[in-house]
Amino acid sequence: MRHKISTDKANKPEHAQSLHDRIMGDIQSHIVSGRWAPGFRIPFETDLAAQYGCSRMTANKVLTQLSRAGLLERKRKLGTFVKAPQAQSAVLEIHDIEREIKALGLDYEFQLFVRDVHDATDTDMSRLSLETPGQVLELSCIHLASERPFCLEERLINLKAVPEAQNMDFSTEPPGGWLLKQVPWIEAEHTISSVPADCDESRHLEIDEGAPCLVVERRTRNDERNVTWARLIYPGQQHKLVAKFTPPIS
Amino acid sequence: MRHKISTDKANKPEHAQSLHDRIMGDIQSHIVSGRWAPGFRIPFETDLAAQYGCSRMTANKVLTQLSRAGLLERKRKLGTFVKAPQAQSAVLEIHDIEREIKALGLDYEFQLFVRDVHDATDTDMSRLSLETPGQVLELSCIHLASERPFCLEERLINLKAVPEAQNMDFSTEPPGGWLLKQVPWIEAEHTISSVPADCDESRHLEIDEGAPCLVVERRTRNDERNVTWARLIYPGQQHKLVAKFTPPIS
DNA sequence: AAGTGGTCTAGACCACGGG
DNA sequence: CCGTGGTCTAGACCACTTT
Repeated sequence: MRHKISTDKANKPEHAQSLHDRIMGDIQSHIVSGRWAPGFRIPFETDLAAQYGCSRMTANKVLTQLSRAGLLERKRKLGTFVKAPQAQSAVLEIHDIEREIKALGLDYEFQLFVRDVHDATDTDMSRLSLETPGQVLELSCIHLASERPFCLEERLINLKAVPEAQNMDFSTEPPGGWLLKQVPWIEAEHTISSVPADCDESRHLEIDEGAPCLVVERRTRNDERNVTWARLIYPGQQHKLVAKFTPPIS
Repeated sequence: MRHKISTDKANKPEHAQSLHDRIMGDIQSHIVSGRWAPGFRIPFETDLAAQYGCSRMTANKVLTQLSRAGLLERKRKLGTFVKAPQAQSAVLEIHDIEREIKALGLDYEFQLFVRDVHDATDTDMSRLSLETPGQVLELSCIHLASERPFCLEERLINLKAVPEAQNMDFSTEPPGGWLLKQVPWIEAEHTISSVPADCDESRHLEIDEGAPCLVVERRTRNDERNVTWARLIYPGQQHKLVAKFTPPIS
């Protein structure tokens, strides 16, 4: 805060990262971890500047970048707010199947087959990329579009990461949407392949056994914690995944 | 460049966009259009500042953001360079099939079946999203990994967008890699589905007719021009698409 | 009217790397 | 060494929106 000429800025030529990066990282961490939920009003530029002992410009650069990146939304006179999660992130978004179906003008319904809490098996641990044992919630359900099968879902939820899930019965609310609300910002890895429907799958999806299905497997991480694993099976020829791809700009 | 207090900066309260955005847009446009090819050394901060009549800070902010976005690479003392295209853009990248196969430790080879220049048919125009007629180059080839079929490719190239393609015979170089070099920065739309192999496909891919295949259809645009359409057919159970997904940060 | 973000400046100092 | 990027500042003025 002092005026200077020949001064104190770079007194730490050590491995310290820049102030910019520190502020940026702190804010991201607050958002990604959920401590600052969507809609939360984060500190004003001036407050951040005071808090970190930097000029307003430095805080402003961070907030500007984060708002261009879509994490924040800024409104004059009101402040800066955590933005809603990756809505339609234009990439290979986390499908909100309910919204997807409704966007097609169809009725949405879903049915839960399996809901079971148990200690993670080896398979569960590998699917969730867990290193230490723990309890998981296993779910199996089907999504229906106007009473026709749309997508079969198998899911594992790491109860260590999302303990609240244990109290949900998911008989009326599908797990995908609920999880998005609980854990807004995430990192995901999708694996897409094409397989023939097995006996169970063909029955549930009302297609022939052996018919091509699109399988999306997804691992989800939040703040370095594995949250959930899902396997979504779509009747192959009825469903297409669309992914857009633009140079990273603003 | 004048010193001021009570001054000329905001003399254009008009709808003019900010200087920052203008510089940013200009640079992006140079890169996306290919006028500044990968590796090109763009003007120094100080030169840009002089050219646009702004302070070095303003130019710096633009270059910093573009380098965080991955479009530019900056090296002290050397300058700022246009970065190589979206290498492994971690999303659903433009697959460079040759590199993909070599990364698996397999030999890469490819065979061209069809090479034909003709006026765009209705199908061609719809695949390329063309509005006006024109000539297209149609290709059909197969990619082999250690002499085993890996992926079947059908492709259309809009000769109005890439006239140089007419002189290429693509008997030794696959079109995908060549196009990436010609048209580095692009916008793409992928559609992924799962279909049963038809007669031709099963023969070329050496799988059973009706076996599930992963089909990736891609439309590619550059600078608002439709460049190419491709349909890649993978034997479904042998191939998986992986897409990562991180919150947009730096 | 007051408070917030939006933009810009003219400098300053440092770190790094090629010559 | 010296030129480049990397970071930061203390202020300035504007535009917008709520009160």
